[in-house]
Amino acid sequence: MSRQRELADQLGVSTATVSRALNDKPGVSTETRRRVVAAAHEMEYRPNAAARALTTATTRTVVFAVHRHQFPLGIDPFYPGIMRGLEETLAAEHYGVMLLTLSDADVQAGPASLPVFQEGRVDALVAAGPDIPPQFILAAASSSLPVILVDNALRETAIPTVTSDDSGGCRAATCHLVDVHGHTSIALLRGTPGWVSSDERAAGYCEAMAAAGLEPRVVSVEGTTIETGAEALTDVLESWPGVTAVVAVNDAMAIGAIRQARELGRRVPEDLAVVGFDDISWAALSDPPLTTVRVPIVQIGRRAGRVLLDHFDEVVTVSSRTTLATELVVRTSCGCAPPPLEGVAFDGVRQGSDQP
Amino acid sequence: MSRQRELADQLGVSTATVSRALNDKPGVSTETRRRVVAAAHEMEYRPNAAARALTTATTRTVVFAVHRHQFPLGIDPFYPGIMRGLEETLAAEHYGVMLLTLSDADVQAGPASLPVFQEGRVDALVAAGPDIPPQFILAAASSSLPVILVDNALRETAIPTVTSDDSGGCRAATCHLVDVHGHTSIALLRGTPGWVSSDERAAGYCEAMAAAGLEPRVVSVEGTTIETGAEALTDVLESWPGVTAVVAVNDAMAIGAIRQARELGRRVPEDLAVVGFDDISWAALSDPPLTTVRVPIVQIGRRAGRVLLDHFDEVVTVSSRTTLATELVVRTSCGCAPPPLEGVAFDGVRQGSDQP
DNA sequence: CTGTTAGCGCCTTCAT
DNA sequence: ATGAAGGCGCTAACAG
Repeated sequence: MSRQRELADQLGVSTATVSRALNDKPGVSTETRRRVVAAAHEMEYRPNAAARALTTATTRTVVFAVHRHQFPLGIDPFYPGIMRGLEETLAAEHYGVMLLTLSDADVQAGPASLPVFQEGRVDALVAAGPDIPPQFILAAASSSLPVILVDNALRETAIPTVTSDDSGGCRAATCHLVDVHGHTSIALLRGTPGWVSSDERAAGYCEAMAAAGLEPRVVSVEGTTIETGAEALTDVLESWPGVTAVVAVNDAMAIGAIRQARELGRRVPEDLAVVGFDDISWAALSDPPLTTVRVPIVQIGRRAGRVLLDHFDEVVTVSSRTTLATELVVRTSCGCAPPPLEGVAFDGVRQGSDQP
Repeated sequence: MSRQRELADQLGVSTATVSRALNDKPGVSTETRRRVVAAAHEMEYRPNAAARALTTATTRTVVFAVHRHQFPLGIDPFYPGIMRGLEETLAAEHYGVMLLTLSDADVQAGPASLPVFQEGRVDALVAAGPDIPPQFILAAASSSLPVILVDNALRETAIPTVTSDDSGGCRAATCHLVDVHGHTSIALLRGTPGWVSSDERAAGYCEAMAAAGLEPRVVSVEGTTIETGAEALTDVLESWPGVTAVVAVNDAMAIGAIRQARELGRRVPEDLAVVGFDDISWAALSDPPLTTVRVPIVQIGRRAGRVLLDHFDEVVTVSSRTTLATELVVRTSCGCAPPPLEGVAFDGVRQGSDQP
């Protein structure tokens, strides 16, 4: 690993010139710059990260923070997927991504209590998920650390945000039930209120219902799991026996609802149409294959990376809120007919195929 | 953020003394040390990571590398789980974990081509998964970068390794089929040969069969997905109609096998017993609930973290190969009766429960 | 036991 | 357009 000094000696110039040339700073003749760049390439010169960080107070490292309860667990690697997208785009510019899983105690204590911030190891914070409290985020933001939110948002702040079109997706799903299948008695199974994506999805459902001149019926439960999906479905059926379709705010709840519906003697989709949200790997594999709304997981991460890169490039941005399109994936749980051939594509299996 | 200089001035000592006191180096009186530590705590002093890295040529950062195709995708967050365990234990000692997803091109070009290594940003490499080629690993190891392997191993090297007891787990699964259910015609559905965990699992199966005086029958297919599981099952049934039980090297294949068995008119477990491996989230939810072998995912990461920490503490180790215990999780796809009450515990759902 | 000195490798004024 | 010099914050060698 050659040093800047060696490069300079080799070329008979000063290290200052080398530095300027390599960092695209003014004050170097075109010819000199060319020679330096060529020699750097030739000698495989790479700037030492620590030295650069010390002088520039810039680490070229970003931290991806997520609540520990959310990170790798469960039915689908949602946050890992975002992290991968982030890493992909950042790595291309020689930025690194560190993982930070937050315990409840960490979240309470705030960012100032975490070594990674205290020691100045990162240039920015990507906070993922709705369960990192505003207090934590605001504390980080006000400490002059660039912050960007993914799968979360904070009203009344200028914190950049990348989310997916939750309301649009849920609107599309609801409309599909109304327009294609003619349902008029459609309930929403929602989980924990207050989580941005959950709220948005609920809003989309309500909009679609209103547009169709139908009365919305929302059942809230605590949590968005298979169990709570089953629980919510039981509630709906009890309070509204005439219901013919349900929209769940995520696939886990949808799957729970389907199981419970059958348990209670309803066929899906014949007696009850069900649609989910997220398009987790199992959606295609469930019985019946789940109609759901696909969230562009990896793309959320990529976009967050781009926003950060722009920020580091000092592209001045007044505000930045990105909403990525979701897509209705029609399978059969809504009542649509299965595709003619080949059946389900078993994609997204571990050690299996790639993702776009 | 106060600096070492301020601390020293405050106490009327030199920065050298502060450094020594805070780093537990000899040459400081107990009393002075106490005062320094107290003042550091008081003034919330935190050493600057870049400065320390520059002087010590040590970053307190570890990189977790995994093939991009493997990272977040698919049915179960296996590698993200390992990464989380790693982060947990490393973060406790103020070490950071960076994610590095390797493209095919990266893997070809080798570690020397990656900025993260060239720029000296990390102290060690955790290489995860069997699809990082030996060439890559050996190149990294021979460049004086500490390397540790998880879910992989290299024969004939002294590279530290953390794996799970794949052979033992598969032996236990096979024995269960023999001893509890009395099967004598048991086939193994295996995927890509050459992958360590796959090979080990196959070995465990063969051992168990040999011990029972039965003849092993192994069907290999390319890949370990639901589709290849189905494919493998078709092969088995064709070549060996008398088969009464199959062991799959992972849960995805097991699930594919179950689907295919039904497709071909066999009931599971009545006509064909099936057991899987990994205990992914969906194992408990599949129909019938899958008997499988649980791999301690997060613990693998934690253990890898411990090994690294020991290494950084200069605990001299001649060799280090850790095998974590696996556990047979008996559900019903093997022919065992379902538990009396409550049915399946729907654990491990996204946004759901935690993991031990 | 403690202080002084000298870098680690790079970027950045300030001269030239 | 280029070079010399200084310093980022910390640790390590050498004196006292």
